[in-house]
Amino acid sequence: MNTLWFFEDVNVFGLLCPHKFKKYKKKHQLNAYAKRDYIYFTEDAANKVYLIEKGKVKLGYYSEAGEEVVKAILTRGELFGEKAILGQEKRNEFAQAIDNETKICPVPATTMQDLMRDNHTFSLKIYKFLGWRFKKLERRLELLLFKDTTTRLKEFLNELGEDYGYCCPNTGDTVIKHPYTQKDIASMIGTSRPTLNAILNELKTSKFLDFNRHEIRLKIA
Amino acid sequence: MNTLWFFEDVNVFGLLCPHKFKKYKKKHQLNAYAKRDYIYFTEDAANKVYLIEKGKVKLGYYSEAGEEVVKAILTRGELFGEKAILGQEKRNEFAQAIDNETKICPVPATTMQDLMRDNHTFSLKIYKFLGWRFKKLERRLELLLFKDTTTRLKEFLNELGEDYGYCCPNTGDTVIKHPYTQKDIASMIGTSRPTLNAILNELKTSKFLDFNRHEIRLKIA
DNA sequence: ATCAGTATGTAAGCTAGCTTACATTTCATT
DNA sequence: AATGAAATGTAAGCTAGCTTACATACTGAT
Repeated sequence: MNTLWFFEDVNVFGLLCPHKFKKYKKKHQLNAYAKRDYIYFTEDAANKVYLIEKGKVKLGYYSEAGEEVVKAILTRGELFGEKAILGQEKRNEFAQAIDNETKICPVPATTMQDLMRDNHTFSLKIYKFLGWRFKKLERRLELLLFKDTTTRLKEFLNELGEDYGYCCPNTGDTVIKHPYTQKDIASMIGTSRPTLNAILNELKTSKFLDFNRHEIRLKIA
Repeated sequence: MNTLWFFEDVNVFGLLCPHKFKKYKKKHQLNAYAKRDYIYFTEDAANKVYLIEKGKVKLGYYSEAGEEVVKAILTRGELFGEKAILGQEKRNEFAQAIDNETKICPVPATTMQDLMRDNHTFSLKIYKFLGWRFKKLERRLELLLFKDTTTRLKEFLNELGEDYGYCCPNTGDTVIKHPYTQKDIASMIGTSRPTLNAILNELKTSKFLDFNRHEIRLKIA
């Protein structure tokens, strides 16, 4: 099952389809970005949410030490910048296109709030979506508090498998074609790049998985 | 400044004052709890939010290893269980009274949602409140990722000072009378109890702070 | 006042994972 | 095809903070 497009039978993208919301239709637009373009940057005013129509978007920030910290990489159908709905004033992260021809649909936070007021069902679904993001964050904190790096990596890969994975018809392995570098993954699970690499190679040796630059293959147990 | 009662000029408690909301008035009630009573427990249905009218409430959960993990201890005027608004179905934490005569005002999540729909200003304030909780969680994650235990403790104490602290008129120190044990604090900043104790005593020796069971005194620089 | 339970103080020994440094491989661009 | 930049592979050495264990000090309840 692919959770990118659906969140508990909620297709957020479809929900915002301009055909369903006349009020919103007028303002509907699509912005195109090239690789490395920023959609927004830390400290920018946070007054829009964004839907990814095409391409991939990296969300992250820079630590005090100046290193890039990746929070997530999102793709088609996913929504980001949602904290603008919750009254965030300034972004505390950047959003950067990492594919050429990334197309993004911006929706003003006030529009979202209007839509939510006018449509009870819609508001409940957005609430659920926000709750889901909250839960993910809590889960991440918990993993960081109690689990060692290997466990966190496995957990991350399982989640990744749910989003990007498909079952290889020949072997039954879960094949994950993903947009992350090892540096990205290390940053997301809270470890150093060399440690991540070592663990990946240990897991390869122990036949838990196989990997190359572009895909990770979780072997069947 | 005391941020317990006010959140960016929002007195959440006052906002929900039954005099302002006729619809809500009918359902208004107060439940009393004794020390150690649970207001809710992990896996309970999440359909209410709660306002603390009197006393203190500990929020936490049990790790797989069975140890209690404290998320926060809240007092008068503070709201908890807010994830029910966001469509959470089951609690992933417990809420326990830690004072005798703790009084809690429960508000059904659906009532909150109704109030939010009917009153734009109110909804924006609740959004802001949720955004603030979100930000706190992100901040905690960031500290855990990048800062050592001493730094996390200092950060925690500064926040605590904003909530519970007052300035000692004689010395200018910030005096914090707080409800936490060292075990609680250790759990909140993600360290072990012995480590926390050692650091506290180091900070005492280095004249950064002074403490006893009931209060912590942050010395002026 | 006593006692049991809880909180705090302290130390020894161990290790996961960090940092640093460098080699090798792959990729994108000209 | 060349080349510079980025990603990946690997190893050595170090240390913050964990675990475990035990002593001491409070505190609330009877």
